[in-house]
Amino acid sequence: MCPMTEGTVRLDATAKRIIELLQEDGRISYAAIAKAVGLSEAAARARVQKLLDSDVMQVVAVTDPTQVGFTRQAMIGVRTEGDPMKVGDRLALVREVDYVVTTAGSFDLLVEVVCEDDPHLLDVIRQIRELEGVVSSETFVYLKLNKQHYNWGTR
Amino acid sequence: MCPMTEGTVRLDATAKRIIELLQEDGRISYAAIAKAVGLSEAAARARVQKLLDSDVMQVVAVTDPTQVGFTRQAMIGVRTEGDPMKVGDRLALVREVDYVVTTAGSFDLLVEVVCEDDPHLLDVIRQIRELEGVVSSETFVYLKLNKQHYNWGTR
DNA sequence: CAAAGAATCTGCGGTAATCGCAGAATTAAC
DNA sequence: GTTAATTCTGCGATTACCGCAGATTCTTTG
Repeated sequence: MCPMTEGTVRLDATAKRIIELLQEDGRISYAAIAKAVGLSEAAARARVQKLLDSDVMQVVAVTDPTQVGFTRQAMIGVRTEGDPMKVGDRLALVREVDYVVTTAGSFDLLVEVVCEDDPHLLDVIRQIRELEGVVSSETFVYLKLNKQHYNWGTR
Repeated sequence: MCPMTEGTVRLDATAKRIIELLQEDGRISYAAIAKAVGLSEAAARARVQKLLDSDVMQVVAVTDPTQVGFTRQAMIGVRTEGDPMKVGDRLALVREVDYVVTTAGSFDLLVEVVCEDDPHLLDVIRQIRELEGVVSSETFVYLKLNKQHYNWGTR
């Protein structure tokens, strides 16, 4: 439900290099990883598995939702009363919500939603505003996705 | 530089199912995909390759940046004058920027940045505000990542 | 410091997946 | 209806994956 939030794991240089390789190509073979980092194939495989098991990293397909039938995306800024984390965790349970962060600033939470069309988005917004602890919200409908990348390890 | 923005490709049910499988596990074997969608291994492999080549989908490792040495993340709302797309495309060139969307609402652009620390973030904000066409900006520093997922194909 | 314990690594054999290609089948274009 | 283009199947040859046994390194503890 909510991956990668618990205690920070210690990552050595090899682990970071492995992550970088998989950020460039999530389907690279274990053998290629092993050669690149100077380990045996079995060791490389074990390290990848450990990174996955500990939720430090996940390897997934990422798409532009508009190309897969979800034509309405939006970011919703939410102001809360009480504990923002609590509201955030509840928002995380909403199916259409794919991204929730607690922030400092004029919003307490930023929530990204993926919807099929405008009525669907409207319904999700209603759903969010009815949540206990939500004071107000502001919606930013996506017009164009200009950039999306995941390889900040490799710069 | 800027993937998945051009003309929408036609996706049939099989392509969608393949995407769903890879959203759950980016390292699933071609053989397993083939069995799941009822194609030969070679055909499944060709279709995955096509989806990757056409930038409909990318398979990548995704991490919580805070665990990999980038402790300061933020969303920056940007107001522009002139063509927001133009500014958005220029923002996409900034190294620390991993996500840019053009939006409707009180911001014209939403920009996510990944930084190593506060001074680094400060520098990136300065950099953004100096860009031609940027009128003002508002920064939302991330305190906690509550949810992050990529499998809206599978609901 | 020494010894026990835990974690991590290497090497390897059996199995399974990947790759590339030739030809068949299907779909699209005219 | 014919041509062209795309997509699929089948199948060797190659390569990668998996699990494990034993060696090595790192950590803990008396």
